[in-house]
Amino acid sequence: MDRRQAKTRKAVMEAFTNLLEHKSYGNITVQEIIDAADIGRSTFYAHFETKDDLLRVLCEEIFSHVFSEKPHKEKTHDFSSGTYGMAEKVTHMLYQLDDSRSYLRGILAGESSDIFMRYFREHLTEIFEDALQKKTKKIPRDYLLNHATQSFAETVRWWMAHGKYKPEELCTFYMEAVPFFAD
Amino acid sequence: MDRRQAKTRKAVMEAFTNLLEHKSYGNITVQEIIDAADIGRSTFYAHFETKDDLLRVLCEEIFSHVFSEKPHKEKTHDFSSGTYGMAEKVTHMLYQLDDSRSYLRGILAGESSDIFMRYFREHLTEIFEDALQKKTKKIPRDYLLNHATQSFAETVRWWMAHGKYKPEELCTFYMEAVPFFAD
DNA sequence: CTTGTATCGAATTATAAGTTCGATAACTTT
DNA sequence: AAAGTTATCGAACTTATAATTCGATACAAG
Repeated sequence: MDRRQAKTRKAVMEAFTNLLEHKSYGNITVQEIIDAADIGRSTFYAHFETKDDLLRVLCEEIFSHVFSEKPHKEKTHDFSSGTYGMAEKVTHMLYQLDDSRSYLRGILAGESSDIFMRYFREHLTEIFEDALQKKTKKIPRDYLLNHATQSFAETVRWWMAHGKYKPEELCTFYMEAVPFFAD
Repeated sequence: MDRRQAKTRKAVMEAFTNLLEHKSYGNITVQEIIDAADIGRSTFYAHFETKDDLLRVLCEEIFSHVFSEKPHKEKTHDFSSGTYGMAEKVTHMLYQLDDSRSYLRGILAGESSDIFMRYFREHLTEIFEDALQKKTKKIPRDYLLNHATQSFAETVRWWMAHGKYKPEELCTFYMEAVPFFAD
């Protein structure tokens, strides 16, 4: 890839995530991103179709870490054993999300958290489909899957807005609140 | 109240809810509301500070029904006994929400459902605070309250978007999924 | 060196929100 | 019924921001 393109792209992403640390997505204008990245207006639009497109790209970047299989260096867990239960998977995702904490707060604050949450849940649905109990007594599987993914996404939002807990703690909260996973 | 004001207000609310049956809140312009209500532009702004203010007013109207104490005429339950458990309260709310189904779909579809959901959860929090179990083993009460309200709001959103279930059925799903209420 | 591609940025277009104000019509009070 | 008050109308205006255009310039790669 052209060095210039890479440079521009990096500048935009850095400017964007920096801005997200101080204000919410909806209150950031394209002009601010352009100024912070120190690039020309048309250059921005040569890289990203719209402002929402930029957010989508950032989300995908975050997700590529969050849903990556390669183990993150957790302090208290050893995941090199090979078989992951749901608790381990959840903890892994939470560790990855913690790394993006500084700008996730800005994405999840206020109105436009919906954009992130929608993408997030799309990805989560794939993962959670297999993990849910096969037999659900009185509840449609459809409803339960929606409930489990939505609750996890909301757990993350709550975590980002509130005092700091460790990923392992959050995992416990979530697994207690949504006890519908197969062993 | 001045007949003219009442007329205008009614026209706006009807135009707005009608539009919400066909498209989502974010895609409705003030101009469309004005045209549909057949009123002057400045008249709209004499009644509502902003477009979001109009949505807020509509939400408050819906909530005043949903959270009303007066029993709705449910088909299968007799609520005249006096003591309501959580299941009864939940079913009652679901019946009231069902009445607003036609335009709730438009409010809850797409991006800006957040505005409704935020108001909704504020009201729900008050109600759910008392109903939750006093002792929660491993989970902060704060997290659990957030989980319970969010899950209820999300249950309603899911309901509005999916095939029709009866309020009693939805209540069962919710109580199964979030079993943290005191008896 | 030459050719293609990226960048710059000022000017422009598009869209929608919200404001202003004078004229007119509908209510209210005396 | 006349006088006074308030609501409505609506066109024109302001403001805000997103997104497009395009010619000039700078950089990269064969």
